[in-house]
Amino acid sequence: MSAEFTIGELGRASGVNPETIRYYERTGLLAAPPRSQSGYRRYDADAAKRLRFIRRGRELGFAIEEIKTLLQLADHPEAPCREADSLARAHLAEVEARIADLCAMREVLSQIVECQSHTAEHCRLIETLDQRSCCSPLPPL
Amino acid sequence: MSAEFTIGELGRASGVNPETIRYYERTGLLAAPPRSQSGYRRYDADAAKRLRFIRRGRELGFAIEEIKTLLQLADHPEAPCREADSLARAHLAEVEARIADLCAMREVLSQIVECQSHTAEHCRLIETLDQRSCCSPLPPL
DNA sequence: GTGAACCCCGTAGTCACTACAGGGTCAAGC
DNA sequence: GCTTGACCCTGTAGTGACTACGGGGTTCAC
Repeated sequence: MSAEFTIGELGRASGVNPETIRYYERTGLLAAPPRSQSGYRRYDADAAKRLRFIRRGRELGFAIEEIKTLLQLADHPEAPCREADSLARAHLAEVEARIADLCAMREVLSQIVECQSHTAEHCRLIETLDQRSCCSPLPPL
Repeated sequence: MSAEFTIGELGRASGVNPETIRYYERTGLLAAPPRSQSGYRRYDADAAKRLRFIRRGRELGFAIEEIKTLLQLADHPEAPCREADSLARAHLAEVEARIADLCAMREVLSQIVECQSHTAEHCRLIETLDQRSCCSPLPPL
């Protein structure tokens, strides 16, 4: 009934490379699929959907463990979505802080790029980065 | 004359943990400092400044190798403008691409965060991730 | 003079992949 | 029916940027 894919076909269909799919299986993010007689993995449309969900989550910067949580939430639609919401909220705050920092960096870099001088003007780069320790809500690395 | 720090003091002063400082030294990002008689690293204010620069750069998502380049750029304000300019220009383009990526993420995330539902059934996070290929201008992982 | 807090070095672990070695399978073309 | 090449398998090791740990030496306040 439902179409079957090899790992390579699944990879092309979902934009995830086969090595990564096997890695997701090893780490328990994606269930081990049934195998063909010769031991090849055989995926169905549901696995493809799940994998696209994972990929999208990773693109948005969620960690593997966070995606596991999200998948559990998606699997239990009767549960409250508070947890999913707070994950997204925390992540949004992080993304916004990063954008703010990068915008500051862009400003400095574009000043440097526009700089006509042949001398110490470039020092602004190091000075600015050095001074801008003020308002960073970023977690320590 | 100029104050001296141990690696731990430098760490506290710059927000970088001592293990990371030693790692930066191993990888050539931070010069090996002079040592005390007993072999302890002794840093000066300039090293602290440099390390804060590195930390900010990392927070902004630059790779170690990129930061090496940025440090060279900052260290040689007298270098021919042509060369320095193109380095800065390349980094600016990179920063702008990164900003664009993060802005796309922010948009999706902030839509998700407005979720009003009390159950995962209608939770936008899960819906959005499920609807895969909608609006992603993001590069493949 | 002793105990805690620091420092040294080297190695191994983390995360999320990615690559590689050394083999087996499958389908198409000759 | 045989070869060729693209695919699949497993297991292990490498990547980047740290972080932790083990086993030892040093410093300093009490």
